[in-house]
Amino acid sequence: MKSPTTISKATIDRLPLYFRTLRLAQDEGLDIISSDELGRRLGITPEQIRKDLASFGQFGKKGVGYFVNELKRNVGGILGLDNHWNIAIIGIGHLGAALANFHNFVTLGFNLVALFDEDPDVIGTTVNHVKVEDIANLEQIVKERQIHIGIIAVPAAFAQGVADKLVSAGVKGIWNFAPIKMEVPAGMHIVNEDLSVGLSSLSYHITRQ
Amino acid sequence: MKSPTTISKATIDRLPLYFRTLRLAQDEGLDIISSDELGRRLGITPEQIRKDLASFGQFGKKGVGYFVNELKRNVGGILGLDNHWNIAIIGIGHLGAALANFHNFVTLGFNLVALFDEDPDVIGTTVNHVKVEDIANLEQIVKERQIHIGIIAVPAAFAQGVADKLVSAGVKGIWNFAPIKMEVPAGMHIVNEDLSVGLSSLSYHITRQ
DNA sequence: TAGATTGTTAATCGATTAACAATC
DNA sequence: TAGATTGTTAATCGATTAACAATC
Repeated sequence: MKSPTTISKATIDRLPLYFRTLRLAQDEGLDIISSDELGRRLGITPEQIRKDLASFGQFGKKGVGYFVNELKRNVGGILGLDNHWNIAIIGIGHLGAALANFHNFVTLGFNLVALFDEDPDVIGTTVNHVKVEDIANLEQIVKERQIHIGIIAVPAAFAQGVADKLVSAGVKGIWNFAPIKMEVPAGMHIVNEDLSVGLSSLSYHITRQ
Repeated sequence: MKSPTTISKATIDRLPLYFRTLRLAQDEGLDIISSDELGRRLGITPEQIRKDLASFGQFGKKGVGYFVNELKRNVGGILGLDNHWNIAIIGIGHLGAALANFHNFVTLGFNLVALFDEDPDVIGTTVNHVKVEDIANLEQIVKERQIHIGIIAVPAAFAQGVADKLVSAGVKGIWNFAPIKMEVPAGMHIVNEDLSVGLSSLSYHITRQ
């Protein structure tokens, strides 16, 4: 595998789509897939796909295509999915509970190992076979269970406080659903998932057609 | 307001962030804000912000900054939020129910006017004061209540079928949470919100630091 | 007037597309 | 061998950054 010098963010964001499509192709029993077919299934040009993949190495066979199993394993490896990161969700409201029930996490190789809330009525309940624990014990439990990724699903006003705790407990990354810009130390990885962006941009487009 | 010739997708996706920050500034009672301060709050360069805004018109005062109320109203208008689009959610599982409870929709000016599911146990229940109706009546109700945007929160296998019905019933846009590439007629606006992309790209980054 | 800050043009940087040689 | 398809280089396109004139 080529050492990734500088890969575009756009490329990285397409890799999960390739992974998803390869998994489906695998389920269909497909052995070989071309960049053309992959592109057709995703609405992405085949050139783009070949370029994206080529930045990490040579995974295909000229004149033939890509072996589905092999490419899926490789793309999964590039994304680091075989690390089977331990994840925790903080804030078990409607969204947090929905996230806890995503079986996509399992498919992608993540382990949901803890849920946290501050509401006494919620603490002690079980969501998707995982017990909700007191957020007061967040730092201790994150360390004990070696949680790598914290998923923030608390109201915006509490998000920074939760992020601070996660950082000091030593997580490697944060997936943030609170609509707020978080301050974290340089080097901490954070992905923001502000749902209002998608809906608003849809509004923009339908407004002017 | 300048007629938007060709605005970058990146610009459009930043507008909701500006809107959100302006709303917060308004709540703080701030009258005027500079591109510098706006940028500081969002982690975006002031030049970028000025460029983005300038593609739609001249909203600021040189030497002064932007009037918070006025700019917020303008950005909201650009995003088409004052159209108060009618929205419906299809698939009231964990995610659909969480979306139905988002009060951000209200803040952004959207009206949640219908919820649909196919499960008889779910039909007839109420989520956030809205009744869940039989998906069999989707097309009729979408027409009757003039629903502009359909939010798809059903399993991937059913998503295309739902999209087809939404299109034939005349929605203007689709916000899709199913991890699948949808086929829709040219001109139909569709925004995909595949949550596994964000988490996987986080995995990519923490894998190589 | 002096200081601050926008709006806009030019320069740079990055990402996509096109073309095609390599090769299965 | 002929046809198909990758991997890579070059060309184009688009987005960001830098610089600065305009002006409040």
